[in-house]
Amino acid sequence: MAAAGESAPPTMRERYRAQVRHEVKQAALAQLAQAGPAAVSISAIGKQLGVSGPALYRYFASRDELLTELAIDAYRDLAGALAAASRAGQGPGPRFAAAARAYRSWALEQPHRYRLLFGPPLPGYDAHAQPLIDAAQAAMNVLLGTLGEADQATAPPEPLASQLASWARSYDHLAGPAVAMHAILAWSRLHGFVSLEIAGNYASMGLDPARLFEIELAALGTG
Amino acid sequence: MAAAGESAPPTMRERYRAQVRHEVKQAALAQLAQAGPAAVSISAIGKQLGVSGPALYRYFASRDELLTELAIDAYRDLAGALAAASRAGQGPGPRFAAAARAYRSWALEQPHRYRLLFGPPLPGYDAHAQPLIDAAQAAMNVLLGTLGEADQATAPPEPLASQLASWARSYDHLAGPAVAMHAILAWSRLHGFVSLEIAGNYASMGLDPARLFEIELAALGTG
DNA sequence: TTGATTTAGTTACAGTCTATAACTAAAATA
DNA sequence: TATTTTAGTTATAGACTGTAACTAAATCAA
Repeated sequence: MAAAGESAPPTMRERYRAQVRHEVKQAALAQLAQAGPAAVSISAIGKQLGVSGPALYRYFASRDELLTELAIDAYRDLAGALAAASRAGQGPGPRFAAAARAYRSWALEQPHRYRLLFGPPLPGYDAHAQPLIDAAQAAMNVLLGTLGEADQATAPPEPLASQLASWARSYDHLAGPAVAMHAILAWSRLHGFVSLEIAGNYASMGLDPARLFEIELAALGTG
Repeated sequence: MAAAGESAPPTMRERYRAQVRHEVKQAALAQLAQAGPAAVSISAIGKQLGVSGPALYRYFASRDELLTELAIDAYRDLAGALAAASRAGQGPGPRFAAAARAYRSWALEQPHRYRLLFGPPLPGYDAHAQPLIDAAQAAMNVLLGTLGEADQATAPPEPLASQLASWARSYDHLAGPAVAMHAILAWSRLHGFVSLEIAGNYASMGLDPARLFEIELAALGTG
């Protein structure tokens, strides 16, 4: 039993495993998109891949592990989208605006995945698994990054200021407390807006969400 | 088969039915609180009430109907809490602040119920059932009401302005578009803040949510 | 190339659930 | 008191997760 290769080239079997895992995730994503997280079923995925249900337990320890991996992938994907958008923006203000719009777009394009990330913790899966938290932080850091330069926010009052400072420090961001707070509140508002939009609340009021969003975004810049 | 009494005094049986339905809901609420909406199980409730599972289908057509009723009750309860808080406030500004704080408190005290209302639509249950929508609107109207007087928001640009006006009209609120928009965005921000707080995001950053909330609330007043 | 070993898949099963059907017993009603 | 309604029962179908025991195929070492 040679020490499991970290750097060794993948064997045929490893590639096969990776392939199957990928296909399983794809099938799971499709189910997620169609009927929400609760409908992701190991059995059904097996059927779809032409294999018995229990076979998939060779690849994922449990349904929850599968969902957790979907969530981690989604965080990575979201972080990537935010980073790309913020790179495209010219100057601090526009960079943040671009990231915020990208946040919304990502959520609208794949509402099920957004809900997987920010919706209620699901049936059994552990929303506090370390890899999940790390992935979430990574995504958050991108947002924080876009604000790092833009900010002209007012300084938070004391107990908060040091909490914010120590939080920013622990994720090696150079941002001061004011920036950190602005970033966090920006995230909070973005999440609020987007999750109501995804749930269809604006549409059911006959409102145009895109325009509403631009207004909220403007407030974010100055607020 | 006498026409089912709408106004007739409730018979013994009707009272009994109401009682059982109430007990079922209580048991369901307890499960909800402990393990989330996905864990609400007809079977388990039956066991807890000392009755077989299928017996409960005399009282609720399906698990989804039960969840929907829980949601409607929750909306009513939330609306009540908001109304009480806003009545207590003296003057427009404080009234809105009181309602906003009540919104947060309600959510923190019963996070599971809050998630039932505003989390992802669950497995099967129809988030667009009419009674549910009505209940949601009623709660929303309370918030709108508290803002009706307070507002000094800027007027929204055109396509939105008329959408907002017609929305406000259709729920016989006298509020103009500026007030309506302010109310909606306030709700959006409240929801964002509260749902991140419930999910433990602020706590996991070492931040004091109560203080953060007060800052966001202040921004809401002026933003 | 052959033989031992690992691994991918199988079926069978235990145990959870929702929901329906067929039936019994009790309560309300005429 | 006789009839009808209703609350409950058990049995069952059909879905799911996850484990166990087993088979067959691929890999690896000699």
